[in-house]
Amino acid sequence: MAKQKGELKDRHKKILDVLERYQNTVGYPPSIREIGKETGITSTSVVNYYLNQLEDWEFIERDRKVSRGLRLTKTIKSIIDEMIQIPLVGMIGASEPVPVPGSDFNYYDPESSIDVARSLLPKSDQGNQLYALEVDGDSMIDAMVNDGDIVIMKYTQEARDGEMVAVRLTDKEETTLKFFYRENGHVRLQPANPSMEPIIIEDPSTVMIQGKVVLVIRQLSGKPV
Amino acid sequence: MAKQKGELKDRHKKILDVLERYQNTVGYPPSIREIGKETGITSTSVVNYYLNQLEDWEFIERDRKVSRGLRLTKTIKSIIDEMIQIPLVGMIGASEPVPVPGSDFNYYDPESSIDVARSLLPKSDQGNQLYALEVDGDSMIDAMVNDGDIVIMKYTQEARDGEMVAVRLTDKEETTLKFFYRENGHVRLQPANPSMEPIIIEDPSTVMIQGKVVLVIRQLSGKPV
DNA sequence: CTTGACACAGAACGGATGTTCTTGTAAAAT
DNA sequence: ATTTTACAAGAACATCCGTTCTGTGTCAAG
Repeated sequence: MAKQKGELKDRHKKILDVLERYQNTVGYPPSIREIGKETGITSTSVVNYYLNQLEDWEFIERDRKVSRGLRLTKTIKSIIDEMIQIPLVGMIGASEPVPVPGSDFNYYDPESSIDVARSLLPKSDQGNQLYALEVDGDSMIDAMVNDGDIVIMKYTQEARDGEMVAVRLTDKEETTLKFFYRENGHVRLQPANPSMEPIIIEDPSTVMIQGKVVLVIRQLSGKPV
Repeated sequence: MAKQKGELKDRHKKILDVLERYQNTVGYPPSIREIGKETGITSTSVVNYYLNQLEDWEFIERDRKVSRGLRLTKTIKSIIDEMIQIPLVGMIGASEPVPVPGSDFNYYDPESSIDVARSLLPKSDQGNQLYALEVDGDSMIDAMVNDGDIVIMKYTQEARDGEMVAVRLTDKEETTLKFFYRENGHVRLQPANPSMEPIIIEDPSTVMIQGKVVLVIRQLSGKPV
């Protein structure tokens, strides 16, 4: 879902982006040197190097010895269309507050981003208010979220009953993920783990909602559980 | 509707066809030499010669000095999609029978063909059963069809009431265009010109339907009426 | 008949473009 | 410490490819 085999790095993405933009705007594929100019790579051999990798991974097809003889694999082209890229802006843990992305982030600029299929997200959440956080530590286990998980958040300061939100309890200096319910004057924070007891907050003003959890991603790359 | 400025000849069409096919199948535009190979033109300068014309007429756009730097004009691309090419297989007159096209005609092979916008044809008639005839002589004036007009025919041997068909009266050795009606045992052939009297054929077996008229095209190129 | 426009072919030129080779750096592995 | 691997840059090379020039043949106009 997120990263690809052999790590799809920033330059690979830039190149794929250039390929698609060039084809759609100019009408024919770019040359190696033009790709270099667009992506900031000064050497033709380096562009060639990445193109070879992209070809190995079947992101593109190349006709060797042919000028501009390269094209996006159809499936990849559609995958790109179906993908939404979400910037990974930082960590979330028990103690630190939740970081919020700057309004101006470049599509390919962030040092790291998460690719998510649009179909995984509710349509109403597909705006650009999304950002991703990596979970640091075990403090979220009662929310069924492990250390290392990625949570996709939507920025909001309000929550409807039943939504999972990142809340900060100002009097406890603590940030957690909980299901949110507002009940006759107080707030109930319900852990995702049903075996755990809810927390009742008598004073709603001590509850700061820092975002709504849209998706949780756990990448199991063969590492022990 | 039919021909373009400066006469869009066979080679122009072939080249446009190659351009579109190449882009859709290979994924990038062809080179001049590849166009030559596809179209049977042996000289690069000749291909260049036609490409320049197509550029003048705004059928394509070219980026000079750039390999494969050519593309179909968007509008033209859509025009091609919206066009149907109908082979002009011969003449129709009073005396001769109506020629019928061979089943195998090549898209660009016929020495002449008529371009017709799909929107002008009923959807049900857009199959490949269509062919065009040029009207020879004044024998069709009672069908409001002049000498030199082009009639688009759909091959059929049966007709429904009210359709305009090409009929051959076997006992008169005569081919005409008439509206066709079948009425209690006999056939009524109604001229398009309302001031003319219908022809009643008592013996339907003498009426041979040779095709149904789908469209009549009259090209007024400034010549006197 | 001559002329000129047009269609066509072939060759030669030069710039554009993909490929490859050498060199270098830094991090990871041994 | 040494080797290996991944990444990067630049230059040199070999084609690919568009352009242009010369020449030929046809056909209609003058």
